[in-house]
Amino acid sequence: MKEQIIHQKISVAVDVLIFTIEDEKLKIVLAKREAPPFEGVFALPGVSLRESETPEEAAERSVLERTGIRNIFLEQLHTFGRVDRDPRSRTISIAYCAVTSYRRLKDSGISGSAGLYPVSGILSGELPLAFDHREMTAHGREMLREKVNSGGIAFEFVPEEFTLPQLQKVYEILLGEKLYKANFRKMIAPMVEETGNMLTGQAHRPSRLYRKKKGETNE
Amino acid sequence: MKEQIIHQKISVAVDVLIFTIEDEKLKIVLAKREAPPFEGVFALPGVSLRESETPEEAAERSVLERTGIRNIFLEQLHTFGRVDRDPRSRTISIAYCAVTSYRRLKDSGISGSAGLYPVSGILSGELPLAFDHREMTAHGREMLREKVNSGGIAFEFVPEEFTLPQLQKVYEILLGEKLYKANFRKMIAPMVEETGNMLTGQAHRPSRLYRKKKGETNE
DNA sequence: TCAAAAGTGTTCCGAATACACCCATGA
DNA sequence: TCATGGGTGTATTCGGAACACTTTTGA
Repeated sequence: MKEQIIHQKISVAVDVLIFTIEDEKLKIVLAKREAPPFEGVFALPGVSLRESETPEEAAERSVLERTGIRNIFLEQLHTFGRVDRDPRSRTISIAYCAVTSYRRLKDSGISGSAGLYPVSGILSGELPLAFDHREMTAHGREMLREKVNSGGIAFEFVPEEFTLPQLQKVYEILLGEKLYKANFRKMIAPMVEETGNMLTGQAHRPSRLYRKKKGETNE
Repeated sequence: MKEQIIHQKISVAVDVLIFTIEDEKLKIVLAKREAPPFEGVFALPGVSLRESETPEEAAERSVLERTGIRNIFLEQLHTFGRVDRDPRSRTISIAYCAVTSYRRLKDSGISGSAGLYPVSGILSGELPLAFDHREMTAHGREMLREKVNSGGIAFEFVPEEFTLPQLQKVYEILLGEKLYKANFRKMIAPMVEETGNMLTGQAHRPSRLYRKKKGETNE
């Protein structure tokens, strides 16, 4: 009852939104395109899906190429398939969200042409992107917001050891609102444990360092 | 810096989980495969993505073919891309969730070979499915559970006009737990409005009929 | 000694939980 | 008239919102 498996002329791409927080702003990794279409326009890191790899592996490869980072937090976002999204040929793109701490991104070193750009500028249209990458960014932004509370995605933005004020900042940036210190701490308490270390060198009382308590899902 | 756009030998399929509730059980539409691979095994309704259509349009087409239903509630679930998921050739599948009331499904008439089967039997392994369709079903089931509370997916399971006890049953089936009548009604009240009609003919007090109040997102 | 930010205890309020009861129908 | 499930008011509990306060450092 089904059509024959005639070979489709559809290409499959994998694009990755690599989120991080720098300078108290949510940013993503972009690279300027060096060839048409959209030559000179910023675009998300992406690769063409190989026959021998899964979409997730392709996403890892894309992250590795651009940032040198392995074992990054990665989650499938959505598959985008507008017919005219790529002017060259019919191409669908499986988009992934990745998250890393700014420290790790800086240590690995972003490869040459790539850089970090604020998400707000992309969504406002101030910084135009190639293809439907702005739409992808909007979806990714939304996914982060949803996952802050359920599932501790916030931990992916901070290093192994972090202070509670740092973590609270992450929540505030992702949610877009100021939180009450005392309440935030009560909420986060069951998910973290002290490392015993302190973060000194600030012009005020030092803060304790924590790590993510593993084993339990939240709540 | 990027590889040429050599043509990939990757096929793109679109599979749909058509959920409904019959006989107080969550069920989905399956059809027995009539050709290898997995000949004689049940599988989700699916189509091959055409060059000229979006994945969503393909999903709509798939639903229409199998059930005759148009304008069904449809949401992209996940893209599955295990390298060996299809023994014939490298194929990725964009999976969609659809939901409809049993009444509508019955009225449209499921086409010949297709039928309704309980999700529980699939997840338990009692009813084996072709390809990775069991994994898809598990994902879809999870998505429903998540969307019951945020975003009123429950309304998609009932007809235009429904009683609150009916709607409560949907919640209970999706969540897998019994709810308190009075509390459920308080929770649901801002989302519904009375139609003025009553459902009679039951061996007890008739229940009022409601419709989904539109305009507002939940909460 | 003072500014600045870390860190904590306590009150307040509203929403979810739980319970108790009344109502309308068919048989 | 009674069993059955529809429908509603009220007490209780729990968690988040909000506030007030103490602590510890560098300058």
